[in-house]
Amino acid sequence: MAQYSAQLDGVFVALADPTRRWVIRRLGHGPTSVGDLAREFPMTLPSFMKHVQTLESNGLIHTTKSGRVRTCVLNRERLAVVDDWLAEQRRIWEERTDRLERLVTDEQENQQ
Amino acid sequence: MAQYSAQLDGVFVALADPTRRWVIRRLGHGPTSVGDLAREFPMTLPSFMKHVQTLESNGLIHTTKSGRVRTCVLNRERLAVVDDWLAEQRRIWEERTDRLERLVTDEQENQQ
DNA sequence: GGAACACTTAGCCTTATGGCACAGTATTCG
DNA sequence: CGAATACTGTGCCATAAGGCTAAGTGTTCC
Repeated sequence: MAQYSAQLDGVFVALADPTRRWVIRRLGHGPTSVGDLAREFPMTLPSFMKHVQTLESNGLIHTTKSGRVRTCVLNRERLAVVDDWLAEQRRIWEERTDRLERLVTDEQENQQ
Repeated sequence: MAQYSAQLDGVFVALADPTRRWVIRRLGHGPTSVGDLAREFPMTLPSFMKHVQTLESNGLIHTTKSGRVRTCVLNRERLAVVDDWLAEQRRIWEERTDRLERLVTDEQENQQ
């Protein structure tokens, strides 16, 4: 659970920044070099690189360097942890809803 | 888009903290008072209140005060923005996959 | 009324975050 | 070889985040 939570934490922290979400969106269209990505954002390259590093260290993207160009690729699978978390939430809600429904049913039976 | 992004930003920022995610999970089981929630976390009440406020200001929970007790309720609908964002990502990926498939198909046709 | 309770407000502190400029390294091109 | 390119590394800065203590405020209970 602690480990799971740590993974989740990194992914959510990575997604908390609009620049980084935009990079993920952008990479959804296909692999792109750091330079090409950076040109779309109003910030310097070193600043942008920090975001790239955050995304990579949290497993949301993968990068490779060929010559002097570093190319970023989206790691789609990683976003599954968000899906899983949402699914778990829903499971909890539904359990509760079921309990409440049973409660109502039991009360009705008691009234008969 | 800017407005949408701002909403999204708040929700992801709120979810980036493990304490806050835990509160959401906890509230999935039903409404709970601030005090009852706080007792489950290794931090002081004022510190914990900040998290409650963050969650409320970003629309993830709703609170009401009755007497001296403030009760927190989960706002399930709010998490839909995360769902929507994930769905949009998938849409982008699928568009790309479709394009790649067409490309392969066209090449095969050209070879004939 | 007074004590206990459940927050709430205020102010402080430390660390993390996100930005910058500037200098350096490694490739590529003419 | 030398210039341009594409990062990369370093160090600095301002603000925000997340924690604390201490001192309120308003309710409830005896």
